[in-house]
Amino acid sequence: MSTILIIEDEPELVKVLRSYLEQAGFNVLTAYRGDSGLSTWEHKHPDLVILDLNLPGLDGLDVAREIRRKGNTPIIMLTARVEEMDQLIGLELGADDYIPKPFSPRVVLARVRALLRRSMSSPVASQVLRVANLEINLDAHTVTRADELIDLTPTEFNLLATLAAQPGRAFTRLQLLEAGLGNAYEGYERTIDAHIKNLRAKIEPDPKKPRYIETVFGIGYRFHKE
Amino acid sequence: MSTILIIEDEPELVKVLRSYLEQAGFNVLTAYRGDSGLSTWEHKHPDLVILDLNLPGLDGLDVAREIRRKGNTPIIMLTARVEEMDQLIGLELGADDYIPKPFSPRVVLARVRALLRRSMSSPVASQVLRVANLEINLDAHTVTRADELIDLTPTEFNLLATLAAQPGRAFTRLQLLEAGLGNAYEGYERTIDAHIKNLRAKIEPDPKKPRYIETVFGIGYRFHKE
DNA sequence: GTAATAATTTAAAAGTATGGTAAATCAACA
DNA sequence: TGTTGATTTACCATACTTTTAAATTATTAC
Repeated sequence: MSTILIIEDEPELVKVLRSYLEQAGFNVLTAYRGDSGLSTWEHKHPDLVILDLNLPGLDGLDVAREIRRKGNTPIIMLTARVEEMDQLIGLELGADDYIPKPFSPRVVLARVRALLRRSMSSPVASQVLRVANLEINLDAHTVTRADELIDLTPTEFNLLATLAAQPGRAFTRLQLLEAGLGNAYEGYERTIDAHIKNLRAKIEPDPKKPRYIETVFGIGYRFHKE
Repeated sequence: MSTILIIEDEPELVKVLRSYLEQAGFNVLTAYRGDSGLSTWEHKHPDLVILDLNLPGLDGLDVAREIRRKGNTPIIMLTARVEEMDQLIGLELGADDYIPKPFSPRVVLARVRALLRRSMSSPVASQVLRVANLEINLDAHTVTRADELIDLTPTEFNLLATLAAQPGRAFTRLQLLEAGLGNAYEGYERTIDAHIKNLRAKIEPDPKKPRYIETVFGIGYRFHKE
């Protein structure tokens, strides 16, 4: 089931849209401010965003830009008038569709479905972990920090993916051996230490003072949470 | 500059749309019947199709299905009424957007731009991939570097197209066997290595130090990003 | 503060994956 | 059917990764 985030400050409108979308079987998240909407987007990874242009906190344009910079969630932009919409389209700001107010909820639903169908069928329906400023793409087997591709060995990648999938959770070396290397019950636990060291050298700004991969003395390691 | 094919039997409407789109800098092709529209599509490879639902010759639904079967050109469907549109959307017939009549040409232009922007940035929609200074034409099955035509075998071409469609993404040999050769789960993974070697010999300035096709040790290969 | 224990670093050995050469097989076409 | 070019396979040298072990440094608990 798809999740849709509505970022809109008019409560009455949100109410109508929400009920219409939920009726149609969607999961609905809401935010009434641009900044909080962006934060919700970052934490919940909705499948689509319905975004009002005029928002308190952070302007809709800026929210759209930020979402585009960090990801490619489809965006439907709600605009006050048709003329406004035309201007926006000139701006190339990256929303995927525009709906001028006033609109019927049915139109919104139709566009949502059309957009989702397209983005779902796209080949890059990727499983992406975003933690700290790291982006870990499980399909593409890539890790990027600030758009820089970081080269990891298969083992390093597996370890990072395991740890980052559950930030804050401590893993024992045995668990990491199993999850990351697939060979529990054999081999030397300290092997993990060596890999962690190499990983840190590649992803930590200062490997001597790790920020992402923390040591849990007597247990193992964990990925830093928030 | 993008080319747009309008398949619509009402001459007055075509006239208005054409002038509006041409004003906006698009190339416009037209057809007044479903069957001739389809044939135009096949020969001219437009970047987007605006398609009326009710057409003489061949119904708009069938035209859309046929275009979807043979390609993935974005389609905007024009429908007589809002209710009709809602029904259609339920049909999942594969149009990318729907506009109910009556509509303002401005709305059409806005949707055309929105759709084109998306399909341009999407890796599969475009028939021509441009990465680095390579140009990969999926229709013509040709690859050129700095206007030099490079001769590739079918397998080499498929591999290159697969890799280049998503720069930065790592593909396993199995994925490449499937995507590029169409025969997963049989045959020897190392076959890919041989093809990659041959490919590199043809497209890399210095095959010993590949710039385009990078190896991802332990995984497979990826096309260089940026 | 010190002893005991754990983590990190280093370096080298052991293990795997890849690249290049070349030969065998296969497919298309005259 | 013979010829050509494409594809697949085999093999070995090389490059890269993983594991191990030992030395060093840090942390904990008394």
